[in-house]
Amino acid sequence: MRGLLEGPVDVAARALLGALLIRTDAVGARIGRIVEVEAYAGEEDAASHARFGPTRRNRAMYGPPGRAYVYRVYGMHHCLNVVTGPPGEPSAVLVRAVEPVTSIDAMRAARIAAAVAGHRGADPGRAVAENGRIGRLAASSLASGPALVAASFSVGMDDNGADLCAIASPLRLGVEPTVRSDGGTREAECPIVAGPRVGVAYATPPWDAVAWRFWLAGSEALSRPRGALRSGA
DNA sequence: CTACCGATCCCCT
DNA sequence: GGGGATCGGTAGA
Repeated sequence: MRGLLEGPVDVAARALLGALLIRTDAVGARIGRIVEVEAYAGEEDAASHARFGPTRRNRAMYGPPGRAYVYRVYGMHHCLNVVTGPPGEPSAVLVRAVEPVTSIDAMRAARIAAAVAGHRGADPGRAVAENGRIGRLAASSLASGPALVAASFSVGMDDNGADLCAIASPLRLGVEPTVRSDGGTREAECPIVAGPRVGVAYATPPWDAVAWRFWLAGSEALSRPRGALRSGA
């Protein structure tokens, strides 16, 4: 897996589709399948957090490939990236959506915990409300967005810089068998589709429109379109 | 179905 | 002091 992450970031992003995201902690072991990602290149990418050079926040992006780059967004959510490229080159892949595979209940519990923690003040009714709302969600919707992936897998700033390719890591990547029991391949049933990245209107051309968002066609766990464009899915 | 809005806070140019 | 690699609720067509 780490070898696949050393090359160009768009190639690494495609390689991460279908890979497993694995969390092992007290809440419960969880496994999901990555179905949607976005590639962010180096300092030349006007949409990347590295566009102004190294800062405190983006430090992990400059590290070796296979590490996690976690950041907080909008004051309340977290997003998980997989660092790619050689050390010193700040490219990364944002994990935008994951299809739950095992331990759906643990993912729900993590979602509820994140939702409650994200709100100010102790409100007893909040936990009850979130429990009911999230309990009703379809499994395919639990991690269908970058902040939802982080919440479902209990990803926080503690995971920033963690090695996602170490077998002993509590948060890591895995590879799913590509050959099914009937002899077919998963690639054959899930072609990759490319489209523009989401939420990067602040970037200057051509970086605001480059088709570096990749997803597995037909997946039910893809992120929901907000306001604008959606194609091919 | 689409569109807008508020929440919330750390980071930075 | 401005704004964001988001989400969920609400209003209206």
